[in-house]
Amino acid sequence: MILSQKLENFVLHCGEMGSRWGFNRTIGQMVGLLVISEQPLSANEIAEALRISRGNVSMGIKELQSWQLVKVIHVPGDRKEYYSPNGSIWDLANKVFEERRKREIDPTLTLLRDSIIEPAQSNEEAYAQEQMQQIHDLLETVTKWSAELQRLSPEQLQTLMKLGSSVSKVIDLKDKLLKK
Amino acid sequence: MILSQKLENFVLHCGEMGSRWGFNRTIGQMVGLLVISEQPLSANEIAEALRISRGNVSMGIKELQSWQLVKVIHVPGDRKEYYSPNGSIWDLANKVFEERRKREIDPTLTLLRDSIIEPAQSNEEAYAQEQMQQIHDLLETVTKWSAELQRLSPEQLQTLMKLGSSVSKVIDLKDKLLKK
DNA sequence: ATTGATTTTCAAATTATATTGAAACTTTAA
DNA sequence: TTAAAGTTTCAATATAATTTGAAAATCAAT
Repeated sequence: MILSQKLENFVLHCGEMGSRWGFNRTIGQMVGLLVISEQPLSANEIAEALRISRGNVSMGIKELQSWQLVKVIHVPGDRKEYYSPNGSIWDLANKVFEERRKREIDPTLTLLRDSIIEPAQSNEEAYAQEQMQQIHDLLETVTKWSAELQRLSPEQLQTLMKLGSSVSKVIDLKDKLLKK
Repeated sequence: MILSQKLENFVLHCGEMGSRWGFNRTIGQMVGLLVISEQPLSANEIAEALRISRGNVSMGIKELQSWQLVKVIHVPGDRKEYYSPNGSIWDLANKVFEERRKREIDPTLTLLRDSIIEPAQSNEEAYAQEQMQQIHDLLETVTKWSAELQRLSPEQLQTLMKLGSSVSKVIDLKDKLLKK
């Protein structure tokens, strides 16, 4: 398993980006590699292609499974396990978002709610609570909104995004219609 | 400068989250601290509140300035510099998004375009390029869309987000109107 | 220009994170 | 049941990121 220059570049880039998306370099590379491989890959093939240890691959796969980003494939008559991305590019992106929401946004919302609910002990705290309320509202709006978007069919989503700046026109339109 | 338990909790939490948002723990804490402080803080106050070295604060401030997240305030008759968040919570969130787009999405789009444009050298590469095209399209759609949203007035944005589930109704509406 | 207050820099030390590889474990075919 | 093929685990190691603090640089008032 040896990658052409072009493919290697892509995989390395995924490594760099991987850390931004919530996992480490190696795991980013693994996702990149799996995504551009038409055939499912065995752990050994992954280790060879990325020049990392077998144990590292095993841990990476485990992590990716916890994110639901890979699926295991069994080939009849072959004892090895093969791995593939779990869904389309869109599915994968969605899963990453969803998982990050669970790991990052939700705990933050909980902390903010807990902090805001109990009365301020000082002017300092009162101001802090106002700010926390702002953050809370922002996070909640964004969360709800993204949940709504996920509920739309891909076609509806396409339509909506293609509306682009004319979204504002539609909003105005809606206002007028509702007033009647 | 000593924080109450509640405020300290919040600041520590910002530290945990900080790394998810593109900077390190200390810098996350600094943002948290500045956001809940009504008054601008001096570097020494920050160092004391977070129990970190003066040098660390200096580097953190520099980093936050490169993200445009803090502004410097000069108090007449005082030689120290004081720091405050650069805008509302909403402004800050926007700046983080914008900056991450520049640092992460844009370079990825460039790499993908470069890879896709030159002809595939093998079947392997052909498949990889199809996948890269998918990623490219997704990133581009999301980027354009978020640029559109940023162009809307805060009120329009509010309206749009509050539409919630009725977004799909608006889309349907638009379809019908266009057909006429 | 000098001084003292303040900020910045950066090499060294510390801390945190990722990786290896050998041993333990699991699985399956004979 | 055994043994070979495969996978996982985790202590030790290697690598990377963060933090400190003392020295250098900057700044502003005299």
